Amino acid sequence: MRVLVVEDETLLAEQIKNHLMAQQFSVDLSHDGSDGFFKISEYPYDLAVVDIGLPKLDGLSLIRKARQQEIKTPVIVLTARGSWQEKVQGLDAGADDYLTKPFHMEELLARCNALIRRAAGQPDPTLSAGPISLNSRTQQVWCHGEEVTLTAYEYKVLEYFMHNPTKVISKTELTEHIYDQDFDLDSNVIEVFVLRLRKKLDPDGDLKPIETLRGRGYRFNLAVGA
Amino acid sequence: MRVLVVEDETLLAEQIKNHLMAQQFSVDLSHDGSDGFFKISEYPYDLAVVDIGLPKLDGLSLIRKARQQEIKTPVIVLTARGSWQEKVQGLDAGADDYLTKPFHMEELLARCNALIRRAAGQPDPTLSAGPISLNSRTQQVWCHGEEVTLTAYEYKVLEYFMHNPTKVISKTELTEHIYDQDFDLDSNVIEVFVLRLRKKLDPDGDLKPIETLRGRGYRFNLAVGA
DNA sequence: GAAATGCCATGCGCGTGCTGGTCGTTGAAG
DNA sequence: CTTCAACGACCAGCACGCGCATGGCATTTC
Repeated sequence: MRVLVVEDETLLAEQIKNHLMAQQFSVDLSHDGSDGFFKISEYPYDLAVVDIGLPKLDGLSLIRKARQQEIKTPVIVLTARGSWQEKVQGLDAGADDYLTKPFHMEELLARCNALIRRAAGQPDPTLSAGPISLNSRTQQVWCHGEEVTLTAYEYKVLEYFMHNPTKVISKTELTEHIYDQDFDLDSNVIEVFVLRLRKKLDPDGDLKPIETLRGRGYRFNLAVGA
Repeated sequence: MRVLVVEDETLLAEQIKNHLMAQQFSVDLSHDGSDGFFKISEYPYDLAVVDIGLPKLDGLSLIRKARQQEIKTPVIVLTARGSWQEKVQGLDAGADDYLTKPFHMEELLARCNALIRRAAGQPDPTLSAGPISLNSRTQQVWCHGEEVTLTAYEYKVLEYFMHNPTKVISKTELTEHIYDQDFDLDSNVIEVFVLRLRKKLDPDGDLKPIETLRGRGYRFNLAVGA
């Protein structure tokens, strides 16, 4: 799956790129509208993420021009918060979905996946790993057949772990994934959530699904299947 | 399933066509009203999507003429944003549903499927979940056998819940499906409607059909059957 | 004009996420 | 092998924000 990201704020662009790549997408970046338009007409991307406020050629015009050329790549536009005109204009221009800034990375990933799924079939939303299973549609989690109630953040952390089994995940990576752009890096929140997760999922302490790697991060060690 | 799309903006028409075809529909396009009328009287389509603003013969007249000739093909009309009267006129003329532009493709697909399902001979389109049952044709709702009168928006919310049982539904998602396009994201309307629904459906508070998931949204937890 | 409906503003209570702290463990240096 | 520093586990209290609840206003409907 190949994704084009057209965003002039390089910091945000890099962040988006990293997260999409973590989900096994190949990502191309473009920092202004005319370059973005060139790229989107050049290659049949599976998806494009386009900011509205862009130098040289604004996002709306980019999309309009692309649609005029019968480029059917699904597009998500990023709009400023509160101005609903932008969303409407975006959809009018031919975008498939929108997201208002600032957004949670998670939200962007969810919408990307939704759009890509729309083109293909629908996968089974339940993951299981050992005695733990997770349904991303209902956001329910079971352990040994019993439902475990997690809070919003606990759930996010677990979902990220189960989507990246056996991978070493730094606390920074988790933080960036879970929070929107402005977050505090020197805090032990992640440790607390991991602690609570371990307690809820493995109260006896004999399963040890989440391993600690000192100075590096965590690793979810159970084999995950559909 | 064969669908006729009557839309003069070729870009939009192509987009609709692509999405419908992705859902295994056969799609015919028509770019003006008189051609559309010719086609709809010629072949027994399972569904027609008709723009109101059309050259040669406008959408309303198209539908009226078709209905006069006892053509019963279900019709969804596409109206311009904000022009309030158009919806009413459309339904008056004999359309079965409407959608204001611009819209999410998903929404159009959902409504197409709903209309086709309805026409496909569900003589009694009622959903039931526990003691709650809902008739989507008459828009009546019963609880414990007694009819409950809901307002328009209360009904929409309940219907969406019952069409997506056990799924976590964020307030944003609800808002997007319930309002046409012009909505305010920072408002507590959804909370108010959910509150009223709960009061009407479950005054004693022992059923708890709608669960709150803090920071995530709501979940309708009753098993829904036909 | 009265009743109903949708929407907004406000206050309140509680759960959740975050903080600061101590204790335990690990690994590297002497 | 011992010592020590650094990192993470764990705890518990706090406070902020979310969602609930209510009353009131505006607009629509009969």
